[in-house]
Amino acid sequence: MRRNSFISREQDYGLRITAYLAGLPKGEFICVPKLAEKLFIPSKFAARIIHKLKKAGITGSIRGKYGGVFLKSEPQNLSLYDVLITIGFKAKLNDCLNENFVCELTFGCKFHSFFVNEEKLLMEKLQKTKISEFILHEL
Amino acid sequence: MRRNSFISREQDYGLRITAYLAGLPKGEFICVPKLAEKLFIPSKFAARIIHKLKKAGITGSIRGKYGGVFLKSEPQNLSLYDVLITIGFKAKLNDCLNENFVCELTFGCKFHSFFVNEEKLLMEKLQKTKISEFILHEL
DNA sequence: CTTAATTATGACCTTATAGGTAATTTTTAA
DNA sequence: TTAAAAATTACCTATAAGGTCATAATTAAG
Repeated sequence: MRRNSFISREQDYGLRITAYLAGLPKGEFICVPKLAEKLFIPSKFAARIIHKLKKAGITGSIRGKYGGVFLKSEPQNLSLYDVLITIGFKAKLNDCLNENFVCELTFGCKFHSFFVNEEKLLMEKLQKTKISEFILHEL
Repeated sequence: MRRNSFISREQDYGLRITAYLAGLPKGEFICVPKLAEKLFIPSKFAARIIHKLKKAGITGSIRGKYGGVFLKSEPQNLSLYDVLITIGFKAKLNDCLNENFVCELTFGCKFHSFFVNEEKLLMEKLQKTKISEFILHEL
């Protein structure tokens, strides 16, 4: 199913995963298939997301049998923005905010600066907001 | 070219069009091909957008030869939100804000309310901001 | 009354990408 | 040696964005 939202399913899953891992007791870890099941994420898809988080140093892993993954960053220092960017977040409020965009409206389009401002507000909020505020605990 | 932004090209064009029409002297109108050229919008695409705006009562038109289109709403009462919605704006910050979305995370996901709040802030801003602030004048 | 220019309207086309799957390799505990 | 896990890469597919095309209806002007 193809959806249309500012953050993608994959990025949302990235948030879920980090929020869940942040709730594990220090030193504990969990294998990806279990994690995926608990968070209702297709297992292989979860593996790919975890891999991106690992490359960014957000999660760590223990390989081999009885291995698993855990959160490496401190939840109170890990922002939503950090996670989203790691999972490829590039969405802009308007296409004219993209770097390669060339606007033909030479005669004073004021929409651009409006969207620049709104986007800035949103990004600052995503940076200020930390995963520690969203820890997922099982029942 | 497929892009990824919160508002689509079509919706951005809708904003351009209303902002331009808002700058025409009272009583004047312009034909779609000319309008499209001035705003760098493919002519047929512009026609379709104009049609949507007309159905919503935002623009009016004069049919037949030497006809054209004009803004019917008062620019200071016409919000960005009004225009965007007319051009099919449905984007959500996160898919979990969509009506038909069923969240499997029964154990207290706090991301939902975070995105609800941010989206509300953004929508309120779009409603408060009027086309009159963005009038496009030619050089 | 014919022509040309315009709006009105709906069907259609193309391409990028989100979202997910599959397969294989490497690692390690038991 | 085996089983279960992470690592990695290639591949598949449905769909929406972005745009085109075709045709009908309308109207001013010669």
